[in-house]
Amino acid sequence: MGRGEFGMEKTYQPQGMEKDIYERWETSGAFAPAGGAGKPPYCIVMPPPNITGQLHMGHALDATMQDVLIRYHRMRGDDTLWLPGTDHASIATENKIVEQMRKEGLTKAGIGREAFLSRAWAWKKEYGGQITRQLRRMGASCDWDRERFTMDEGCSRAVVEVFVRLYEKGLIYRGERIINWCPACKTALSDIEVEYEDRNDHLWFIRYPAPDGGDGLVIATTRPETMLGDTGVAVNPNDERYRHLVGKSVVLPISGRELPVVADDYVDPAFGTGAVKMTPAHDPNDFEVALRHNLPPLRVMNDDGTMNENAGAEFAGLSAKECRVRVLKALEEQGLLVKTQDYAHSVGGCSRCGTTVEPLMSRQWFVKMEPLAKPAIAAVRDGDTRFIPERFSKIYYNWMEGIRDWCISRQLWWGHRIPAWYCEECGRVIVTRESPDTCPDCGSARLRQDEDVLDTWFSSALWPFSTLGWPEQTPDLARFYPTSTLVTGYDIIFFWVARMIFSGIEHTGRTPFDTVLIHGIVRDDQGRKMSKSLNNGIDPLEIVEAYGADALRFSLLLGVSPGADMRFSKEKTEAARNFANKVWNAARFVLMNLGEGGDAARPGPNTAPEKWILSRMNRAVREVTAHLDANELGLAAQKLYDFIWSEFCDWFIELSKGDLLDGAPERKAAARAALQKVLSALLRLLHPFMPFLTEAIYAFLPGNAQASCMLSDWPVALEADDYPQEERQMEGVMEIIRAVRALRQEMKVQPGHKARLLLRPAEGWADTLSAAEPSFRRLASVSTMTLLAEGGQIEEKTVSAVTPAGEALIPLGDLVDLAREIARLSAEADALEAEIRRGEGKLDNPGFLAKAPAPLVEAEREKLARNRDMRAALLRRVDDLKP
RNA sequence: GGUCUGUUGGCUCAGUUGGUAGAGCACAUCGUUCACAUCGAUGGGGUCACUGGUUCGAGUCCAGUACAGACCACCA
Repeated sequence: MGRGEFGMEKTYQPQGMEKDIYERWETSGAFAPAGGAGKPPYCIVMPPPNITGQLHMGHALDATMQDVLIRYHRMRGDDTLWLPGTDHASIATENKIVEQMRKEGLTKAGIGREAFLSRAWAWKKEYGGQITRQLRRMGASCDWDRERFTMDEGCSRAVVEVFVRLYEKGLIYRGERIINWCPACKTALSDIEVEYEDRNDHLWFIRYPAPDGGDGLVIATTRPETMLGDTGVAVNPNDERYRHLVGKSVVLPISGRELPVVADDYVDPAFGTGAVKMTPAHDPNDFEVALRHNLPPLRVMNDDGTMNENAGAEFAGLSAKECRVRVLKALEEQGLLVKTQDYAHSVGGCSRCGTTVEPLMSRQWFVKMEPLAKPAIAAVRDGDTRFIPERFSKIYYNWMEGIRDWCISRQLWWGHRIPAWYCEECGRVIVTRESPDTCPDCGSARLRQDEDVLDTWFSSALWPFSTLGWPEQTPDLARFYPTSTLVTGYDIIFFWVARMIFSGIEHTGRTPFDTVLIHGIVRDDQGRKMSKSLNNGIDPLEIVEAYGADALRFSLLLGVSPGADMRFSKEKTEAARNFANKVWNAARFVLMNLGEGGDAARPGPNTAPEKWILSRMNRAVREVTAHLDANELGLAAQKLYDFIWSEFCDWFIELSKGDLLDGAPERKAAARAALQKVLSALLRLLHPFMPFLTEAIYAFLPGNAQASCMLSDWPVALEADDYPQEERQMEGVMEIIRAVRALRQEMKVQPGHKARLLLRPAEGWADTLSAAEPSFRRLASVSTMTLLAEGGQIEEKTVSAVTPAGEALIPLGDLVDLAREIARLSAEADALEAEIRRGEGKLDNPGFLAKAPAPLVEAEREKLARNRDMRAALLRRVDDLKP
């Protein structure tokens, strides 16, 4: 074993080599697109992780899937770019910094905007690189020279450009609308940043008397405190109960304000009392109704969620919760609280901090969605962008079709500041690419820029083209846009994917990617979502430390199915680690057996096992390639796992040992050649999935010291290496081997004992079985093999098994329990009998003969004939054994 | 209220043009010889939730039912 000292440890030790390998890749510049005019481009832009964050399992899955696709396409020779970057994550980062400051006793207002922003940039500098370092640990082969940040100069320019263009087209406007307001973050939120949760609450019935002291009517509400902002009451126009009140007024308790009663279809007579208080400044539906009936909005709440003066002196300054208690108490005292009823409904919370969101009227910037949504829907419908799995396009349509205008202004500091200025003299709004010096209307220099920043998703929406240089017509943009595949989770289809699609179409005229590959959420081993509150998160880096990056990658990949959630478990990772070790050791075996420097002359395969493994390899190449082309990464991984472990290791390596250890030189050379050929191909196939392991092994292959597996060619299946006949032959031989092993085990034959094997070949199998003698010796613990002639009798006591390739008999003398053997063989025959009846049933069915494909019918016939032969053989054996 | 997904061996899950069910883990028995005990061999274990339908043939297609889950919309 001359190569025993060539550096391969007995077990694979990823910890030692991953860093070195990654550094070599990165410094070699091989992550960059290789160029080549004739090569098709393949590009993925990475969903940018937030700079607030640590890498979590979701990122790990996302990055692994992308890396598999990228490495695969790179090996195929495509001009491949994986463009990485990070997201400034406006509100999330700002909250973190505020929290950090709070610990130091500082506040935003205290230090001011500029100081705050410099802290934010310092944060970015410190933590922004953390996650990209972690991605490197995962083996992500992105082009770090092209790394971008949503707030870098280029991306910021794209944001301003888009804002100005949309404003000039009338697709961005500023207006007073009901928006979702987070009293804790003190900013507006978009509709999808609100998460609804069911809560057990109450429905309060409150009497609004008539001005003359009459009964008036009773309304039902879940939010009594907002009644202080009521400016009307609505009933259904067809509701007889209230017809007499429409056009009249009722008195708002506590304040004494008179409220007009209006009739509107919005009101459901069957709910509550059929009368609804109208609070236009604090409820989106009321706001709409109020518009129709000219009811003025009245804000009774401050931005921090406390009541303001409009609520009345006695309530001003109270929190909404306190105010509710006081209002109810007052109503009760006045005898106007008619009843209280339990009521379950859902309440919106801020997706960032969980605080209950207040819908309130506020002046904000909006994107007009309808004109943008239309072509974006068409693009998916026309197949310009394809969702995998397909069903997510329906979710996308539903959302896009019902979409409302997008509130994009945020009362935050960390983000892209809105490029709008207000003239303090004449009030003119100026939206422009460059900071203006004077007002174009009145010439005043007293201009004030809008204080607000944009929703963080506004810049994310531009990511596929802003990162490639847009609005400049850069070579990268021309080469790689539209990008090829977007890999992301279903949880951000609305936040991100949909917005990228309409933005891409609007600003570049093209949908930003051909394919959206959707994956699910990585859950814990009990199927729960990983979350901070449950503290069940698993840190991918810890897994990398313990098991290696490849094991983590492979465990995430094995069994991923597009769009489906998956569980993460240590057991799965261990299985993947074991697989890595298996590959390592298989390689070690092959390499130890290759002559020094490899074989100059590579004899072709000539034994059945050699042809068999090459043919099986070909199948694996075709299947893995097809799965990858179909974005079925889980199936590709599974195929590799099975081929490498169950075929190459379990069978071929074992079969090759005979020739390697004591074969003639030319036999030895052929075995080595086959081993090397298969190893080389499987390493390349496996590389996208387990890049470190395969790269480490690849360097040990003869002549490969300077070569890189990452840059090697993707294997191609050559028809010359298809050996269907040898595949069938080997399958027959393998079945006999399995049968002999089973017999031995059942008969409790001593493991060390080599048994004689008598074979009665099935028709046409004599030569194959004869040639397979070395295989039987090695894998079935056979001492000598004898082929029995037709009708040849055996005098000895034997146990036997019948397989499609023939009958295997093992003389075991007194070990044989005749009665048991007869029982066993009879049971086998009965099982076959059932099979035979099924085959006959099928072949007797005229419909099957007429309509099933001919090859299938033929296969069924052959199977039936074989089963009949086998059953006959079994029955003969039983007869022989009977005294 | 609407839409979607899942229900396959003890557990976790694959199963892509419909052709007699697979893996990993777990379990049982055996195995320390020269790739690997992070291993090998052998074995047990499934009416593919239920009911109908289409078909020569259904885990796979259609309809319905039950249970579980997700998303969207929310009538105060």
